[in-house]
Amino acid sequence: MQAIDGAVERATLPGLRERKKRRTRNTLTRCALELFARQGYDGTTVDEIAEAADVSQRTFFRYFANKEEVALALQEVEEEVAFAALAARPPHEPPLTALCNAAVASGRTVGEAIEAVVPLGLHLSTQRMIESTPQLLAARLRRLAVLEERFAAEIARREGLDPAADPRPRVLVAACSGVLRAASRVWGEDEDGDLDGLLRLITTYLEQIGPALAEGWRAAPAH
Amino acid sequence: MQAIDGAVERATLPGLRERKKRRTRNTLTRCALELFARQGYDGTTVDEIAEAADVSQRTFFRYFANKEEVALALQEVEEEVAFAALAARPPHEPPLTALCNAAVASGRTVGEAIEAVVPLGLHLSTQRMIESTPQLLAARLRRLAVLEERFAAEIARREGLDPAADPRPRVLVAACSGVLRAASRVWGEDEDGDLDGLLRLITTYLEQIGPALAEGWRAAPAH
DNA sequence: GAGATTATGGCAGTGACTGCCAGTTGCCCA
DNA sequence: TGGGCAACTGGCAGTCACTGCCATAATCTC
Repeated sequence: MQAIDGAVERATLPGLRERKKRRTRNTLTRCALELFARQGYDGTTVDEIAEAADVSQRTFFRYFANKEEVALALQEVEEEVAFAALAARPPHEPPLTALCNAAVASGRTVGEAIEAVVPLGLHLSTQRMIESTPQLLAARLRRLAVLEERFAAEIARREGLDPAADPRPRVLVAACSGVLRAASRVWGEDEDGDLDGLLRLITTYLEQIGPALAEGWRAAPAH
Repeated sequence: MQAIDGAVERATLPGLRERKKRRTRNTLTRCALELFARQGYDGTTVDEIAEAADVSQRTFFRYFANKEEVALALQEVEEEVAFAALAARPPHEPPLTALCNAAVASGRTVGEAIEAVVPLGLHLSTQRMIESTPQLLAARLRRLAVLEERFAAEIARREGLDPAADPRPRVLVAACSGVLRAASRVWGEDEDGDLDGLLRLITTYLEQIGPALAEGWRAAPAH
């Protein structure tokens, strides 16, 4: 019996309990993001989310430590995809090259992981909401800081360095992440949904790191 | 009478009301930081802070929008000092140079501005608390993001650039601020109070930005 | 010194979040 | 296949951050 079921479903390794939990979590996420989009983050109570997902408030807090966390649930997915993309770069690539390629690669694959939970349009409006809600922006920046450390550690590992002694991995990651954030914020302001546009913007921004450190900007304009 | 008082006190331009407000605010800050240091951030309620400062809880929230804000009150002072230091750099200095010099200069002057409110030792322990309390770290990172934008705008102004069109100011500031944060975190972990040590660490870290972007780390070690 | 401003205190109310206990459900093994 | 075990859930009471409202008291202005 189990063998047959396992053949039909993809990776039914986790039991019923596990699947149910994942389903509840996704339902909570979807309900929360829809409510946030419709009536704002502060205008939505946890009770409403729980009711929409047909669970008790107490259960909501067993899935998410706080209200912020459900708003950032998909950002966590993005982070994992991005880190996996870096880990997958061949070891011979220099650090900066590996980071750039990982950024482009994860930008192309992250879509379907998101779509498994909510439509992409809803995710985009959530990102705008995060950027404009102080509490959420703060929580997001902290997550990114943690992610940066993971990236720096991975870079150090690739290059065989001691991450505590050599500041270059952190320095490089800090510079790149700052650039990525600047690019994605500029992109998120006006355009809507043009993924290739974002990737192009990121690439041109990354190319500006070198010139930005040089002296005499006025003599040698950006482009 | 007022003329005599004014001669004794430095800049008594603001009236009694204004001075009283500043004093209440400083008292609240000092009481809060002392309580935080003694019993932790989460272990301290707003009521306790208000009682220690001898005001009502309602009044506390008229001085600080939330509990985080009082914990970060001195960080705000630091931010203003740092920005003023950049604004004071002569216009002929190239951007990166101006940023480095501003960092060093503000590091040397920020001490007394802090001492006017709480002893430096208390401020140091507060910084460690911020770094280790997720909620506070998040709020701090958001403040820094706002500050970065101000820095980028100022750099763009100095160089006569359109900050919306040219990404270099943001890129440069993002890189430097990432480096500063990494340096001050490393410094805050072990040492205690050696300000010159911090300034030296920051300088060496800033010098690593160039090498970090280069290829072939393994061939050309950090130092 | 009277009247306009502004700061303060107290209070009731909302909403996020937690600990606790009881009831239910999926899991595993004899 | 049934029964014991562990994990999941609901409900409730309680704490704490934070807000709106109104009355009172302190400054300021003329």
